[in-house]
Amino acid sequence: MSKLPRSFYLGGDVVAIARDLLGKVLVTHLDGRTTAGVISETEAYAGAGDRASHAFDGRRTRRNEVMYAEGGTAYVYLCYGIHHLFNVVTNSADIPHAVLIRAIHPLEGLDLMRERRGSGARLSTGGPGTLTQALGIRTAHNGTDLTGDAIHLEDRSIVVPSRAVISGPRIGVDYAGADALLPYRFHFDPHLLR
DNA sequence: CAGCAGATTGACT
DNA sequence: GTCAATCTGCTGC
Repeated sequence: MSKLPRSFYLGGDVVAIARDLLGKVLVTHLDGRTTAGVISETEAYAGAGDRASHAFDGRRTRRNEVMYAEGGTAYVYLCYGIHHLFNVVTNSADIPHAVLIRAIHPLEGLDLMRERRGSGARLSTGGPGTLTQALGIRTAHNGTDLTGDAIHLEDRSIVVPSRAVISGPRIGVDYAGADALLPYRFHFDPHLLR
């Protein structure tokens, strides 16, 4: 198991990076406690030319400012006023590419994940808002350096075969016109991991 | 400054 | 299937 280096995040093809993130392991190390899961669903957001992106047409606000940071930075924002969504910023500084992590398969710290999700709740990490809750990721972590310890990604040599990868249009971006149809979403059935 | 819609989820009819 | 929860940013008065 090795932490993904800065160079992984600096590539120019955010769609290819979104595909490559399938099978990588997202790890959080918060308050001395560790939780981790295999990334099983991602979406690419391709910068200023992408109508579905917060950074479309060069938009720059307090919320999305960190999208313009160098690749390997966490972009965490609040969706619908409730859900914390976690993105991996990619490419060089000032190019606002990002990959939204939409689902993980739990690997480590399952009890803590259940605790964070709340008593009575069955452990679910199959949505962009539920996985951040399980991993303890909040808007306070916006701007976190992903080559550091608190939040990072690892390559544990989990291979997701091409034939297992399903690509298709992104979820919930109907407002984006033709860009809503781009096949920028990638996922696979985590069941294949067992 | 009011109104509205959004990269969503879970509870309820 | 419907709907509330409730923060950010955009549009229009």
